Amino acid sequence: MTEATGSAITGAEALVRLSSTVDRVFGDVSREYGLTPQQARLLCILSTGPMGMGDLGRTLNLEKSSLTGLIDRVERRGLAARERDQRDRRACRIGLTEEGKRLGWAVHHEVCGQLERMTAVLDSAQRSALEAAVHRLLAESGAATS
Amino acid sequence: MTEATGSAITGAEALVRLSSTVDRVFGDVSREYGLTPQQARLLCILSTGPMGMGDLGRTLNLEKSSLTGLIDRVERRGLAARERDQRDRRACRIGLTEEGKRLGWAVHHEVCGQLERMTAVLDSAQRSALEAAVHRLLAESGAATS
DNA sequence: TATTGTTATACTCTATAACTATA
DNA sequence: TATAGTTATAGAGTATAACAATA
Repeated sequence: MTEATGSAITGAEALVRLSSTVDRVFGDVSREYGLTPQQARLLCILSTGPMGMGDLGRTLNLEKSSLTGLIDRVERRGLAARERDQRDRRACRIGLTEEGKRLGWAVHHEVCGQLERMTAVLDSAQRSALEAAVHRLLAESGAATS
Repeated sequence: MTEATGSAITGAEALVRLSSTVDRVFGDVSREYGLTPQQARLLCILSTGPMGMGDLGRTLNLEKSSLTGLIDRVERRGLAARERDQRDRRACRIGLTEEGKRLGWAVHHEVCGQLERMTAVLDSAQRSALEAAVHRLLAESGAATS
């Protein structure tokens, strides 16, 4: 996503670079807490409450078998637990354990803290412009809730 | 990174969501071209010319052994090639083959195209504000060249 | 029959530690 | 000794296809 001329990069390229930066922060923080980025992402999403596999797969953009494996691993580590849905006994809901909640909250807090410190270089007009633009983008692109 | 109340999200959360969206676009486009996201990322970075393993590892934020494996796989697929550095014969430089250049360019072009179309929902003031904020962020955070 | 989730299988991605070759 | 890169190993992440259980 670099470009050769040395002149200004496009808006799209800027978004890609920004995304790399965020991914790096998220990855580093996850590691600090002994989690892989995927596991941390899962915990952050489940922080707001239990979810079914279907929603979770759509949110994480994962095939169902990939999600099965991810849940297996966090469950084995005592961070989440499957619970059978009583109305539809094929389905299940995934909820966090106390330790899972603690870690999910900690990662979220630390990631947001680091990113807020990054955005501190923006003046308040720039920051609101960024937030407004992102809101607009997410609203229009049917962004998933994560 | 969801939030429960339905009210406005913070700037940091906006960045995280934006990053997820970009990652999804990048991943989907990579797949279209038969590449993994990591391979596509590598090809995009090498599009501007050959690089040494050291720089590449720092840019991709990978341990050297992880990079060895990634290069092995793209080399096996005929997309890149190692070339021994004549001045320091321990080192090598990685360059793209014609097919690698073609794919790297194609992914870059398609990703940027999709992102530009997404940002088309913004009016021009919002778009410039977003770009200005992102530029400012990248400038201050010592962003890597990818 | 259709849907939810798991199992089987095969790769890819990643890190740590030990190693080789060159400087 | 120090550095650039590889090899060995182990585990995590992912997808496809086939399957089981429930609807």
